Amino acid sequence: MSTAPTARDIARADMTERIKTIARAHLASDGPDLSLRAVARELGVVSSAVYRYFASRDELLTALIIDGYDSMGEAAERADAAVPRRDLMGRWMALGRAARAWSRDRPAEYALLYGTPIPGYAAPQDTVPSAQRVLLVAVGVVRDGVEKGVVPTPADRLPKAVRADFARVASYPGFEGLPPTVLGRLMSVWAQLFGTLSFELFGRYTGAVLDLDAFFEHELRTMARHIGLL
Amino acid sequence: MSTAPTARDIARADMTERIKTIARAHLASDGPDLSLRAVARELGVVSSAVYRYFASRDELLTALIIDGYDSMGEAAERADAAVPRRDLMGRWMALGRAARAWSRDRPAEYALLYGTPIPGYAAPQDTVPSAQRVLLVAVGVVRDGVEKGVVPTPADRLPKAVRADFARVASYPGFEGLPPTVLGRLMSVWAQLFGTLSFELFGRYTGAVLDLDAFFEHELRTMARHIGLL
DNA sequence: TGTACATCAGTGAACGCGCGTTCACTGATGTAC
DNA sequence: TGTACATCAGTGAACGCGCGTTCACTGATGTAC
Repeated sequence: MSTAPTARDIARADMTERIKTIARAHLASDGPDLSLRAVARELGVVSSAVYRYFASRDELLTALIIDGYDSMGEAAERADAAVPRRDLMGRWMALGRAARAWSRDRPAEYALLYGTPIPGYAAPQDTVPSAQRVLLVAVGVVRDGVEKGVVPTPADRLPKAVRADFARVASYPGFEGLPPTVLGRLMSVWAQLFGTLSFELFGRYTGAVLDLDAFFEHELRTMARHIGLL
Repeated sequence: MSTAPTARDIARADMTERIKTIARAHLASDGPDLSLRAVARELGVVSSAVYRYFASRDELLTALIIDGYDSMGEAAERADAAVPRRDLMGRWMALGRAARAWSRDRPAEYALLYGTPIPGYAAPQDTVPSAQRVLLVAVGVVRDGVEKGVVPTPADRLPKAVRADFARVASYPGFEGLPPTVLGRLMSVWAQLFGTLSFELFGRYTGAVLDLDAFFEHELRTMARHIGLL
């Protein structure tokens, strides 16, 4: 079964990539209402040809979404891996900066992942693992901190229902061993991180924050302090 | 000039409202790509008739956006006003809850205001005052706290550029007198608030947080603690 | 190694829709004398 | 109070576009014997 790829296989993989690349460019210029016909036009191919590669517009969107999550996740993973394991604060800052850099480089893809959901489109289950990758990098940093005794387990008073939710999440693969209060703080900070990114990318800081780089660094430190990394 | 409104004036105001109401319903069911023709159809009127009331689709969108900001702002103002002035924590919680309730009642409008910007549409300057209303409610609470000596001015170390930005914002009308470090904390918390709302409304907590009400209350308290209201 | 058949990529036409905006028009409402 | 004229709401047709998806087809590539 695993024979060498034929010329057709190679051409197919190549074409699939080209479709996605052009589609990404169209997301950037025309917004989230991706047009298959426009993609085909730019590919120099008749619109029905695209159906050899994606069964529908939604399937193409799903591929773009999964790619997007994986790409951001990988960027964060690489940033984290480049810092010595024990430098937890350095790892947190690196992953935050990576997430921001990735998003600023591809605002349209960021919007696809973290902005308004596309009406009538429901992301299938297979996007979930990719979507979790960035978060799992942060979980890794925090968990290392807890294990090494650097990150304290705060005595936050959690309402029963909230504690139960946190405890359940802390039993999911990749989250094991995170104390509920620590996980809770990470979740707060996570909303803050993407809230800040959305505010920046969607233009909510225009006129208020001029030095966005410095501001984001400051926000990242604030978040680190809240999780106990600083 | 300010004579009694004629029958025509009344009909015009009524029709304008009806257009906006139907448009809001369409935002909810079909997403942010509002169709003038669909609105006209539902109004039982030929599509060109809408142009008597709005010069273009963008102008209608702008009206919806301004209305949305005003509506959310007013909800927050009223919630705040219903709590005794000196109960700062109560006021904060009330405004947070009001923002969430408003958003959950009209997720499509929330997305219009805080989600992915519409491609090709640039919000004109006259949306700004309305957009600021919710935030100004929070600023009011925090400033009262500072004036009464209840909210401490933290000694956060701010990078020069960041401090300069905060100081400038603190000179804008409505923000006067907020110490830069306090404003900075409010801005952090603000991103967290809308990050949380977006996560909830855009479905990012599904499978993780079951009791969203309890979770949000907990988040609001976390934020209050960070601003020094608790 | 050569041939016959199956697989697959891409074509081109069509189906059945949708859209925003303009324009000349009719008929009703409002205003000035 | 009554009439003449101006304003405005809504019509209907048209312009010039766009879209996703299906289907029968040609011609090239791959596979089994």
